[in-house]
Amino acid sequence: MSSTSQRARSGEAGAAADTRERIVRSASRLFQRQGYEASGIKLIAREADATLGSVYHFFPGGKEQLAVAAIRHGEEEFADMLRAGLEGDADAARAVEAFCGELATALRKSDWADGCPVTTTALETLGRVPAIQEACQGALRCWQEVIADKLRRSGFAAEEAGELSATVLSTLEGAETLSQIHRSEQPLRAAGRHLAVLLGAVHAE
Amino acid sequence: MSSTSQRARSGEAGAAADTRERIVRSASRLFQRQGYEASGIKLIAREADATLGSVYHFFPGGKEQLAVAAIRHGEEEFADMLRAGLEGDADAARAVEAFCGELATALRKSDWADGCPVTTTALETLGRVPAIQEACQGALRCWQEVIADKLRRSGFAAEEAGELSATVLSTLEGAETLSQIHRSEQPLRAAGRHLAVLLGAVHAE
DNA sequence: ACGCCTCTGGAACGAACGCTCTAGTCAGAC
DNA sequence: GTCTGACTAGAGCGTTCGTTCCAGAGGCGT
Repeated sequence: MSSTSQRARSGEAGAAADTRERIVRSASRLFQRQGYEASGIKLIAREADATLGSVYHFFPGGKEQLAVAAIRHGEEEFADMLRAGLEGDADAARAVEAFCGELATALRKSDWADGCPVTTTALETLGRVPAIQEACQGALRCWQEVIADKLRRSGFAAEEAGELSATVLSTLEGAETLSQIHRSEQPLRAAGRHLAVLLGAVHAE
Repeated sequence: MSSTSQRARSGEAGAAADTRERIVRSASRLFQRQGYEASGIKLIAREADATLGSVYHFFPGGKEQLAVAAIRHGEEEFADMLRAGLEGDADAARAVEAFCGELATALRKSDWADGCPVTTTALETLGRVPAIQEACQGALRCWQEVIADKLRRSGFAAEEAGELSATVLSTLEGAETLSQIHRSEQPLRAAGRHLAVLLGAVHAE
């Protein structure tokens, strides 16, 4: 993962690697908040306290390569949040509902700005930038697998868990978008309740 | 260009209105496919067989005003599709599932390009262009009301229909996005099946 | 016939875009 | 010391952006 050997120094903790990560984090946050096209590389660099030279040093592939890195960063960040959130309750239905509540609270706290870290970029570049689309596919697959794993450990059959996890993720994504646009926790809260009902109904079969 | 004399030939009353509508349709389709920021006004005009002068004549408020008109156009278009699709079956659960199938087929036929006509633009401009955000809120509210109406006519209590319609729309939006990114009908098909289960479970209570 | 008004066509503007380029700084290897 | 390679800094490239502006074209009331 680390690029070279110059981070062996521990005192200042790899200034270069640190710059790279600041750039990725800045890009990820800007893409999440206002999308790919509206986030200029110069702005990304400024927000990361870096310069254009640094950006193109670490990402010679330009904005596209930076976007792929940013998507992957968002993938891991949200996967961690998802795993942690679903651990709270042994019952999958209650865990999913609780996670919707967490998502709603976090979204409101960011003034409805920090939604899904990949959806906006994914929709903007669909069918036009294959590398970005593949990164987004990977992120969604990762999150879906986290959900499917929780469902399986909660007693769902493997095949059923695979299909249900797709719908759970779809509903989470859609409800998050609706909550952002309406500036209201209601869509996410309703989604949580109804996903719990759905999981309960399927489980009872 | 033969466009100089086409008006004299047709002699129809709405020649100007026709240009305006071509511009709106072109804008709506481009915003739907590649978002607000990536769709330049010059490209919109070209695709509509219009000129910059025409665009700024009909939309002196510039790109923002054009976007609002495009969103409203998409709102009506999708509302019609939703109403027609839900009419197919008296039972709301089966109607919703069938509509998911229609959506999936249409999406595949467009090579996964023609998704929700407002989501991309909405996410890109969230919190930065109030007029566009309000138009998007209006579109979502309209579609949700179409769904809620179907649920009420299908025997759901008014309050329940209001909440359920939010989740149905969330799931539709999210599943459409997932289908586009994965280039697969599967997320939409699964969403349809599970929404039918959910509506059945709530109805049985 | 005339002027009036709506609508069209496109040149031009400043700003911002992604990106390239070169000069410079700095740490460690020799 | 000198060299080397990784990293920083930012001026500047060509292009495209949204927008403005104005000179016409066409239909219409008079």
